[in-house]
Amino acid sequence: MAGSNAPNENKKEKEAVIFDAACKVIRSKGFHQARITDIAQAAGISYGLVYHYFRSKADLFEAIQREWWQSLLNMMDVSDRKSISPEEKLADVVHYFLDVYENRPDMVHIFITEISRASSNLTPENLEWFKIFMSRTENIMAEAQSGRILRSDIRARYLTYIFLGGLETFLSTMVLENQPLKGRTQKQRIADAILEVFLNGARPKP
Amino acid sequence: MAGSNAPNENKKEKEAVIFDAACKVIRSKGFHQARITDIAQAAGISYGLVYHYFRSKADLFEAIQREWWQSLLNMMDVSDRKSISPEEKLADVVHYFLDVYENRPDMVHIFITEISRASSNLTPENLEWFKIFMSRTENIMAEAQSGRILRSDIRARYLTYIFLGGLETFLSTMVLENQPLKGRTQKQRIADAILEVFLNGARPKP
Amino acid sequence: MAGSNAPNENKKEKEAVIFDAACKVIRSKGFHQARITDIAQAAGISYGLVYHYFRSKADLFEAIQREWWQSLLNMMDVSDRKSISPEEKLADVVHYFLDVYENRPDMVHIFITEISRASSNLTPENLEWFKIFMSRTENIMAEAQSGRILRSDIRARYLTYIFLGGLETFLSTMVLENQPLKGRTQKQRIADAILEVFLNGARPKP
Amino acid sequence: MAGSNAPNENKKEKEAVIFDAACKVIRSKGFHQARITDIAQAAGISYGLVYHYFRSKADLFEAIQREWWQSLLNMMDVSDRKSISPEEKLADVVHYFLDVYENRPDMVHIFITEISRASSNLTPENLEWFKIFMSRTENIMAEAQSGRILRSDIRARYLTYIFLGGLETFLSTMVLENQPLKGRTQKQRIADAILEVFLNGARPKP
DNA sequence: TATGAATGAGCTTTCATTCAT
DNA sequence: AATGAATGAAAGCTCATTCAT
Repeated sequence: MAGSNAPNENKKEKEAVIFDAACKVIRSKGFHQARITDIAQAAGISYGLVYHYFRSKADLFEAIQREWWQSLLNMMDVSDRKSISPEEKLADVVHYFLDVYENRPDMVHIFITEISRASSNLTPENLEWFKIFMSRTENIMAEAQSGRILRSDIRARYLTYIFLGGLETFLSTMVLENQPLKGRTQKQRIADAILEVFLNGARPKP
Repeated sequence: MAGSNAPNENKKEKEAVIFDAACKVIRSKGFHQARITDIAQAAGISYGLVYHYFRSKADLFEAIQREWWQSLLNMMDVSDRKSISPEEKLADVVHYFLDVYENRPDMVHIFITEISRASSNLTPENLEWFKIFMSRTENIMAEAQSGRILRSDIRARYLTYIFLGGLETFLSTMVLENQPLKGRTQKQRIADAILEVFLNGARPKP
Repeated sequence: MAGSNAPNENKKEKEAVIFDAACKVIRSKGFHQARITDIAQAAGISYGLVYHYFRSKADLFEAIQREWWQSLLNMMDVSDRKSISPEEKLADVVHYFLDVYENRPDMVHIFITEISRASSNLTPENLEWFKIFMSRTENIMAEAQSGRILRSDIRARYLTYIFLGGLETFLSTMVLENQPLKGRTQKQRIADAILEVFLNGARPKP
Repeated sequence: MAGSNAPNENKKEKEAVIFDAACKVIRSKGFHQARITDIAQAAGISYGLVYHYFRSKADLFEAIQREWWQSLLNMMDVSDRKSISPEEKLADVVHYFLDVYENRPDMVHIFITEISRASSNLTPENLEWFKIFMSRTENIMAEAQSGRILRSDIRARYLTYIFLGGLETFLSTMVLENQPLKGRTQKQRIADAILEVFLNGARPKP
């Protein structure tokens, strides 16, 4: 066994260092304002070295986006495979976002400010991920409508907007005000508020 | 008769032309990527002239933000003075956003992508406006809680997030997918969906 | 008689207003930093009007230089025609500069900072005036050497430099420190110091 | 052996190349007219590189001024430490200027046209250097007055003006007419003329 | 005469990217 | 792997000058 210093492993590690530094800088300055110099400085390396690991600044940003979407959709795959109820699937989504916010707040910040909104960053690839995520959430809504858990006189797509909107605005405000998530209890309370209001609000009329 | 060509009026008109051109360009490229050249071209003037009407690019962007916030808060003033119920006040907010989206979609787009989210654009002045808007919406929520229209076991601030979040995500998606608002009916349906789910979802338990 | 408002007189007056305003602005910012807008503002007119009276910014500056040199050389003509002694001619030069400094300090300032030194302003025409002035002063020196008033073992040209240098540095310091000339007595004292040191220092050995 | 190509040395060398190129360009066009492009071209590098070594155009100009004043005041320190007579100290000043003119005529040119006169370039720092230089020269004059070498009925400050004025006008004319200093003899002759006329002219009456 | 809107060349500065070492 | 010197395209802003009114 080559040990933890195998060349390939080193490479991955350094790549991760640059990746994290990039997230940190992009979070505070926005993608277009983040300079390679800033990222290199944050990573503690020379700026020339960034180009050994990433083809270009755009490439680095694409890697961040890809990482975000793959991780999110992977969670939805797992959630699907557990073949749980629609309510639990929605709860999984909410908890996933809150967990990532707790562990990698930069990623959520970038998603909120640079990926989910800024249309100037909308590469065709990114838009594709976006649509997939929306349509998978819409599927959960449709499933819930079939099971009479959610009212059917509002389009599944509209319900999707309302649900993700509440979640996003919560995150957005925490992100903009730099609020840390204080422990399990607060996370649970927020998750409950979002889920309860939505499920309650969209419950079919008896 | 002074006619419609009084010099001052001309000046205001040209300023508006540049303002609108700037909105259009900022909408499609984002603020930092919008070049003065683009704006001038969109306005059909030479770029030097932009500086006749606006001190700098930042000044132009500030003017757009100021216009947005003043118009929004003005609507809330009017809504307040009508001394209507909290539900009607929330309906006013929803309809205001949908109306602006119908008439000046660029403004809503910029609000969604550049003002409400991008923290790198957060001037202290802008943050101030933001807080005022949030706190005025929170007041409506508190008022509704007092009147037993909304449940009181969720903080007024959380209710604010959930409400504005749904609205924003609707707009955001329409904005990102360039969906036009097709007439009064669709606008009403969307408004109803947002309001009903929210009011229903946050109604006090009997 | 048309009175003081004859059109031509008006034109001359306005021209003089612009001229003086230009001197004031050029004095404080230097020629290249002086903007037409500044000059127009100082003159209390619109900037477009400057171009009715002067072909261009360079033209305006040339007018100022011409005015300076013509006035100076005119004084030397008068001094020559009085057929006075070389000492008196040198005294005339010193007093002329001090008088102009008292009445039109801007002109002296511009001469010191923009005309006599800055080689980047040296138009061929300006250089011509300069040489004429130098050579006429040199003539006075030569005349004084012939009359055994000044020593002959130092070239007349060198004496010219030393003489004008002392005068210029006096003016330069007053100009840079914005010292006003306080009355006849101070003017006389300065003139005496310059003249005495020079004449004494350059007196032939007995 | 590290050799002459140690990285730090290279850096200093390149910085010096840019510095000299800047002097050359500023000399011929004046500071405000000197473009970064000109300087880069004169230095044989791309203009982007200028910003690698100097923060800005103003920074580059400040470096030139600092170099000038530090070198000049350093000479005066050395001259003081030799504890020589006031006459010799004045001679040191004159020879210093003539030496620099011989070896680095650009520096003298810039001093004459851009530093010593142009009030639009007068940064507070520059003004401070200026005052120090003036007051140290004045000290020499006062010392000479105490020792009965110079007359005391003219203020030491006035004597300073007259002395530096002669020197400056010499240099100024050589500079403006691009006269090269032709060897030791001419330098000595000029120095003698300046010193002799001044010391003679300002000698106390017997 | 008088105004100031309009133009665009020209300049400084930034920064992604390349490449020699 | 790693550095940072070097390049130059690109963008913001200024301001002399023109011209319609």
